[in-house]
Amino acid sequence: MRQHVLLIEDDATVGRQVADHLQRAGYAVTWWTEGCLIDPHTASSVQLVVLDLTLPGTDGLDILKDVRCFSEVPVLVLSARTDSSYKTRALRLGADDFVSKPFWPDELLARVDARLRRPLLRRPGPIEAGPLRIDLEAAAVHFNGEPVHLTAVEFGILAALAVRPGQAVTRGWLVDNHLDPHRAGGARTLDVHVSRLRKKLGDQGIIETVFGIGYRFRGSVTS
Amino acid sequence: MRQHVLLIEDDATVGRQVADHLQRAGYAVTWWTEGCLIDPHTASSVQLVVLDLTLPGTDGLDILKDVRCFSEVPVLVLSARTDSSYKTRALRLGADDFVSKPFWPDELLARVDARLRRPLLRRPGPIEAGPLRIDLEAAAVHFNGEPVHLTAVEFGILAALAVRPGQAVTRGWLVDNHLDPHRAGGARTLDVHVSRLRKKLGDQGIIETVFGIGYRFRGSVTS
DNA sequence: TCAAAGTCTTAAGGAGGACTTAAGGTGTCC
DNA sequence: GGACACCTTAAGTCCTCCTTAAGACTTTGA
Repeated sequence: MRQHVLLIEDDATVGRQVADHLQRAGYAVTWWTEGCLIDPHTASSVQLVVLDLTLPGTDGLDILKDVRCFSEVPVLVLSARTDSSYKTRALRLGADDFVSKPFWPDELLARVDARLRRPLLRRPGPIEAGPLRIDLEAAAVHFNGEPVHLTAVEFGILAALAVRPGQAVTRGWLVDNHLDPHRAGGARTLDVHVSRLRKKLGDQGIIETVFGIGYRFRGSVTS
Repeated sequence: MRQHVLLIEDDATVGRQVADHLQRAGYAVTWWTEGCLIDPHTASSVQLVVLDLTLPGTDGLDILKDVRCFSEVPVLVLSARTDSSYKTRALRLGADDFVSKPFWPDELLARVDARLRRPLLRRPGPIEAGPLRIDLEAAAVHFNGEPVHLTAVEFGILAALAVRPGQAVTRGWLVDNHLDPHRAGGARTLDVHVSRLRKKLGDQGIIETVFGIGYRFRGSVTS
């Protein structure tokens, strides 16, 4: 039976991205674009809730408080607010995890995976592949011990590839998930980002081209 | 009792390919070349629907939305559109799976199989046969642990043979399903691809010639 | 064994996908 | 408002790989 995640997120872009990511990872996803209280039936039919706290109208904390009256379903909280008072309130009210926006979709996925105890897509901790070390949480990359400065998009693309070592990731998916969705010429833009990424990483064939498909991260990943 | 799949696909080439694949795998296939709403009787008489979203005239999403009013039949959605907004909409409207075009016919088959035969959780894993490992999802092949670089067509042909170990696959079918349909001299082209494939795989008789018929994958497939 | 049909191999051509560089534009920080 | 960083676009070049062609080789059936 496929595990079911309820996503409550009003922002279309973020919601789309998260839903897509979870879906691809094999979860069934129900996406509510408005904040409203979770009924007991829904709560018992999903295995996890991803809840954005900064919803218009309903306060996310109210939803959280309410659902805790009758359900123990794990709730992973998203918030643009980074102040720890808000965070601790959420955790005290029964949230199981807290992710600040902006976040890497893969980081969220890793946390969902961890919470549901599935075989992890990646192990916790930095990813290491040869001279490369990628720390998803810190959004930092080191190459031969030296810190490498990557832009947000570059890091996102690299991370997306690195958490799926040996697997081809399509150009279309990368464009959808890591480039501006409101622009048109995404395919060429992706070329440029990959090109720069390779140059910064010494161009040792770490990112392979899969002709006609996309790219693949090469190198054995040792947690 | 043979399981019945309803295929809604306007593109003749793709439709033929998919229908053929499913039929060979033992499914009864009904193929609609036009998008129109699915009546309750039809919905209840098939075990799965493969629905192309990019139909002329009727919007595939409307068909999906409509059928969900009265039926829980699994719907596997095909689309040439790779933008995830469309995809997410489809999934929210009740699609059970989503495959982007272009796709490997065998991948589609694997997903249909997964949904109808195997009680989930087990995603189609890599095919292993002796020193050879073929990962359909990752579009990757390893030989004696070493990654082997195959082109898209080569990979498609190998996969088509490998998922039918010991079974002769006709040249005509391979040409129809894995070569450019707009070209003429397909038979000779197939020769070339098979030749290259053998060379890359060490030419250990993995791909046998069945004279006058086609080719056969040799080796016991585990997993 | 011989002829005919089928298959294998190598090399070359061309179409389309991918890479690189440079420049434009947008947003952010001070 | 100005400087800066960064994403995107454009354009030209490079390169991969599907296809075709041609000839050698293998199998089949008489």
